[in-house]
Amino acid sequence: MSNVRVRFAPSPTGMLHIGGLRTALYNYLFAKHHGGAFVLRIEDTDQKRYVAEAEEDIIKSLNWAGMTIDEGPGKNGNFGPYRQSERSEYYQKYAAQLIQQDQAYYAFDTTEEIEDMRARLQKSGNPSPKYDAITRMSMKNSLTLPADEVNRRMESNEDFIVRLKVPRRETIRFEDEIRGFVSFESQGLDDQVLLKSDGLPTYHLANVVDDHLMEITHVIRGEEWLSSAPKHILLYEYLGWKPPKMAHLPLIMSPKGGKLSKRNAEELGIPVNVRDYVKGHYEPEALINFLAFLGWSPGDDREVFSMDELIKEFSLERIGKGGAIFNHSKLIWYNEHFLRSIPEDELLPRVKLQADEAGYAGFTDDYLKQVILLMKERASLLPEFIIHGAYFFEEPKEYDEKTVKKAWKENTPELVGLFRDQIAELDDHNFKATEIKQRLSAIVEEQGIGFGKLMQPVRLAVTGIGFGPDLFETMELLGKDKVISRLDNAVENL
RNA sequence: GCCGCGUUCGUCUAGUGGCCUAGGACGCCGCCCUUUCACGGCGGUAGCACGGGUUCAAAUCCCGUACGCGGUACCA
Repeated sequence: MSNVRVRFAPSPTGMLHIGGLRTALYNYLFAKHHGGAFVLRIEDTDQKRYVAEAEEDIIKSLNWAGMTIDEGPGKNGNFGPYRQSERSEYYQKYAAQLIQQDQAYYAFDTTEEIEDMRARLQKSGNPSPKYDAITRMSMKNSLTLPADEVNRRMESNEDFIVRLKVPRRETIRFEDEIRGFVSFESQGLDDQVLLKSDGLPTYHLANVVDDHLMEITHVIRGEEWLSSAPKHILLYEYLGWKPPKMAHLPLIMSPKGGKLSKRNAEELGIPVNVRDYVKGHYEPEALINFLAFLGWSPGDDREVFSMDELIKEFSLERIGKGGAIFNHSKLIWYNEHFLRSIPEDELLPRVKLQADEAGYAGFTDDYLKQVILLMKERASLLPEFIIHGAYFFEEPKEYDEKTVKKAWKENTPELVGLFRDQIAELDDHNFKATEIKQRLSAIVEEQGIGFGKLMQPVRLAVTGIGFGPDLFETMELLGKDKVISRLDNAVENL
């Protein structure tokens, strides 16, 4: 396939959503797989819901995730401008053409009048009243009003909209790349608004005009668009254009049911905005890999892919049809996986930043690197190096209750004291894991007790909690002074 | 309600009529490793929504039912 061009066309009504990122990803993978172009188009035709910061957030999020756009706002290709608010002339032009062809018309009805019509029809037994081939003839529009009145209304700047003249009975059939042939009866469609009274186009018109003008070959979008696809097909037909291939992606669902929305996701502690994943220090590769597998699979048992591998393997045919529930724990698994594959040197600056933010200053790179080495197998998310390893940076502020109960017995202070005195005799340069362990073992043997009887209390005293990396390595890294003082503190306070 | 789309372990999925007594991964459980926790290794748990066809043979094809989801705006 050559000259593939796809677009990601978000509406800047808020921060980029995780579902939007997946749509972008599938578009990106498809484009790159075919050596085609990935276009970003900003669909800012809804003035009421417009959010100024959204566009920047979208671009930043895409970049963070490793997707670079080939064309878009700030990256002009030959098909700009890439914001729909800057393309008004095109929509006006093609709306006018449709009117001239008698495939669209002006309408002057107020919202109340339309509501009245619906209410009236509903009362008389029509369960789903529409502004359609039948009802349009009893409304105020350029099909029912005399020409001079239409002109008068337009000239006196009265509000008007342009509606698509949907045929009364026609079967609209098209082939979806994921679902196969889908067909709709035009009876079920209403006379879609094409141009709103503010002069801006609705999604349907803008989308069709732009996809054509931008020479988009494949429209890959969420399943929520499937029902409006027939309207788009009609528009392509009337405008005399060949429709692009269409692929409607299965939706990402909430574990609670329904499509994953801001509300039902946040209730479950699932971050919804890409920005939240950035702030939460997720690895972009993990999110991408996870998202790619939400609705797609390579067909074999491989699970971990880089972006390049995804590009190589991706195909529309391998996308599933059913909605996929967002599985947070699998994402975490991916994150752990990628986190562990990052070399210490690369992790260092990032962990350092985390330490700084937590107010842990004055630690050398060498020290930090040791912490990373010790903590790496234990962290799921980057911030956990610091959160779960706080004792590498400060004295334990408190002691974990459960562990205290389990490990700190009556004779413990005495044992810990014994251990303290033993290691106090070690020179600074001899304060090594093996040496420390030897001392502890000696006491355990001498006292005839289990290893854990002493090790657990020491761990508790030094770290405040009952789990963590090798205790002796930890103590070596902490250094003699800190260890001794923590041991003393614990004996005194527990 | 109407229109459309879906439905394989709890979850993501493999499966395109015989290779399926349905494979992998996450989760969960157990064992091993480790005198902690994790990592790692090994093993276990659990699924073709239901009912009819078609066929020598159906998770796979057809019809129906149920359930889920989407749409039904001068929002995208």
